[in-house]
Amino acid sequence: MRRTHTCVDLSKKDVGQEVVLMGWVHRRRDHGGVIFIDFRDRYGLTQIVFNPENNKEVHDRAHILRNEFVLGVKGTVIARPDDMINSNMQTGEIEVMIDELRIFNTAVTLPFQIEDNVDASEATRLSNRHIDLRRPELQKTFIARHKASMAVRNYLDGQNFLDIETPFLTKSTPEGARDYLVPSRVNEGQFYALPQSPQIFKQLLMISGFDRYYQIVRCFRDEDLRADRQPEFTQIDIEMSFAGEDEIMGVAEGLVKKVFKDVIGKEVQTPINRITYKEALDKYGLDKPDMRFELELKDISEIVKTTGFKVFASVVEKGGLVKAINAKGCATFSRKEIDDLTEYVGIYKAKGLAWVKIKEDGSWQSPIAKFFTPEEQALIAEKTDMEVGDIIFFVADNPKVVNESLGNLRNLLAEKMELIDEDLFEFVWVTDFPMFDYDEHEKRYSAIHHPFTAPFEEDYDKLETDPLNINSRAYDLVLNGSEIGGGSIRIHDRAVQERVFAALGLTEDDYKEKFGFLIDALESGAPPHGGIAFGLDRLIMILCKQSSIRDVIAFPKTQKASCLLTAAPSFASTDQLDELSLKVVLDD
RNA sequence: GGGGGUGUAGUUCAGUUGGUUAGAACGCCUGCCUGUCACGCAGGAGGCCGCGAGUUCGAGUCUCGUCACUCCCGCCA
Repeated sequence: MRRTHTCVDLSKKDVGQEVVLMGWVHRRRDHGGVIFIDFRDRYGLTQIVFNPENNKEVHDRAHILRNEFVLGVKGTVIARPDDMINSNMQTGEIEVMIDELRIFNTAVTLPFQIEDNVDASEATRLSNRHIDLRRPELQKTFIARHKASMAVRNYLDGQNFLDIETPFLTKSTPEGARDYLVPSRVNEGQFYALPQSPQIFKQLLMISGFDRYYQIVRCFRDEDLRADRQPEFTQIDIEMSFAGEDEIMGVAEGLVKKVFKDVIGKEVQTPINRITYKEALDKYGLDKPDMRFELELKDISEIVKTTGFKVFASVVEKGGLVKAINAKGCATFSRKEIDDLTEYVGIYKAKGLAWVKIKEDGSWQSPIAKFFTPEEQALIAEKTDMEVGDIIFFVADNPKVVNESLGNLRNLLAEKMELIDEDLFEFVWVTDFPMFDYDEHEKRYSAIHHPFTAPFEEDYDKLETDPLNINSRAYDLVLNGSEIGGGSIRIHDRAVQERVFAALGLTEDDYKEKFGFLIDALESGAPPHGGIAFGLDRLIMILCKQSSIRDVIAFPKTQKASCLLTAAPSFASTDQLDELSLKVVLDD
């Protein structure tokens, strides 16, 4: 018996043909006499029929069929009478009358039904992922993922990029995320690290003269998980020589254009708008602004720095900010709703959430109204575009707290106010990131992007004197409020690289031990180069409108980084540990 | 490391003020049924109430601890 068609192929034009289908029993309807089965494979559903008048022996055997049995069936395609056409099914005009039945395998009762509207908990689904993955809805996601990968390869191949593999067993580096370590048996007591990204290797490939490199590659970071973060994830990794920001961003734009076109048939408008990091924070509070709606933040620090309202005035005096956001027409928010929003901004360390409702007569209803002079009220009203029926929220604190709390509040309000069109895909480039920030815990500067990112040339002098005021040649691509890609122009000059390491507080011995091979390579004839990496999982997640990255990874891990299907990780045997010269010491 | 949520039948859930034998739907099993497509009808099986202590005459319900899953903060160059 050999498969002739899939469960989506057959239609009226095939009536009369003898066909062989192979797949799973999706649902059965046994009438005692005639038996109907919705027969499923990767491609779709076809109704197959066992009729005693057609073939008694096969019909008798078909009584034992149950959900998820695996069958091969041979039969004749017949047209359904007009009143029995199922218009909900792609193959609803026909059915297959079965003459020959092969039962390849039976199936026990499954822990949950194979249906699109899942009602099993995620833990149950992950423990039975092979079954979960039978759901057509999930299969669609992985088909989309495949198409996206193909689009990436086709596009980059067309642009002369070479796919070159880089090692997974590599060197642990300081800076950045916690490494996954792999013990070396041959070198007792020594460890490899799994790559957080192929960053240094792709730079070395540029130095080798490969000019244009890409890879769809797994990366590993041992950090805590989130709805959009897994310990292993996939990057579309790209690097180009002799290219500046515009060329790299151009390639990136061509790439997303191709992916969106091929996978969901959407046209992405290019060039994609660019805003600076500073502008993003000013207007939206976050460095990954959701551009599907307006709802901009307004800085009223200048207006309130001399106000009688000490909470605002003293914050500005200490170098903080007071910013406002106008939720148009939301003066109807209840006390409870405002309390909930206050609690929400508390997550981001905001100590409070001041508010003003504009009453019908245009006056302020607000616990803080009495602190402001009419002139101040007028200036604030103008700045925030206050109108009757609006509610304006204020946060006063240091810039980080103000921006993070109001930026996230902005996203929450947009959702609550239903300002988000779920069919929109709004891209934006964020550029001119600061080079460093100050790590309070470690009492040193740390790189915002990574230590190989080039500063702007005019800022070189500040490396030793004023590192916090250097901007880097880094850029992030943001889609619907999610960072889906990021890259930079790299340092290709040994001296500059050493000055950046020094600014990060690394001693010469430190950076020579950890990055000596890179520094040496930089003086061996390194071309100017730069690149970008996309988070493929996140991109697919947004493309397929999924709320969790786990839904776009075939075998994902739980929040505690365990695999419920295989029960990894697990303890190693004493023999394994001995071979690796390892000893496990557990805390109490 | 911290905060929130969830955990009862195979699955999704209900379960009153602490009170007799813990329910429903779907699924499963048996029988009947020749045009269904969420087939129908009749009957049936199925429970470590996450786990462990405690309070109580009595705990699914209250207290404490613990585990798992999940969302978030920190963390993630």
